[in-house]
Amino acid sequence: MGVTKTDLFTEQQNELAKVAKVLAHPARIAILQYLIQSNTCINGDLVQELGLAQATISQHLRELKETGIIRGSIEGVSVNYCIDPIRWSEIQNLFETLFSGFPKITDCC
Amino acid sequence: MGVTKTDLFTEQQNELAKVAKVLAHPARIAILQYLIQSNTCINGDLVQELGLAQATISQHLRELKETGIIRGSIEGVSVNYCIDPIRWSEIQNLFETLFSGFPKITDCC
DNA sequence: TATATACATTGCAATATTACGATGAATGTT
DNA sequence: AACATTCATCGTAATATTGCAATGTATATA
Repeated sequence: MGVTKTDLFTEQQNELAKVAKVLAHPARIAILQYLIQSNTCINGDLVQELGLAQATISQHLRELKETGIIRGSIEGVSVNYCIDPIRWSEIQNLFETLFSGFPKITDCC
Repeated sequence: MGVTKTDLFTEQQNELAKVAKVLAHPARIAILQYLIQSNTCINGDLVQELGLAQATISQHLRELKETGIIRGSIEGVSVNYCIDPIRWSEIQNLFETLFSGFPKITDCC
């Protein structure tokens, strides 16, 4: 099938999975890291930086935008993309909640 | 194509993306949460718990195992799966490094 | 107005993922 | 030995993802 049965899972599980899927590509990780480092940027920079075609990068940016991780504001001909701080810490919390659920000390098996 | 150009990115970026991909399915999130909660379990439980076919769950378990997040030890007829604490905190660190790179205070744009 | 620049969108080909029935392998039970 | 139970693997169908050329759109500049 290739289609996920989301109705079997909780909203939190589906949400976390969806966010993880957006992070599940090195180009999107690279874009985020570049945004973090430069604190603002435009698509043109990324084509130079990443070595992927402009269309491909635009598509990755759209996915990041759709999850709300980044926002783009038109600046004349180019677009300034930057990380949404609210959404960023929201997502950070999602992962932290998952990871901190497991007590580091225990070793079963 | 459908094939990721991993050679364009750093090893860290590819690794993080790969781990994120494993977390990018609600069934695998649910499996991990169930493992965290019960601290040990077998496949049979999960079929009841998740409502997916046994073959499907076995496949998800394999993906989790391949990334090293969980380990399975044969226990007679059944298999005890549990989270690998070392790998777990390794992955936790990967995400923490990504998230903490962004200073919460700044708001650009 | 004509042209250049910076993205976004569309359409397509190649590959990956999801789900499951059927079957196989291993262990336990009668 | 015959059967049941538990899980893994194989094969397959449906859908999703990745990447890019081509094209579209909007703004700026000559």
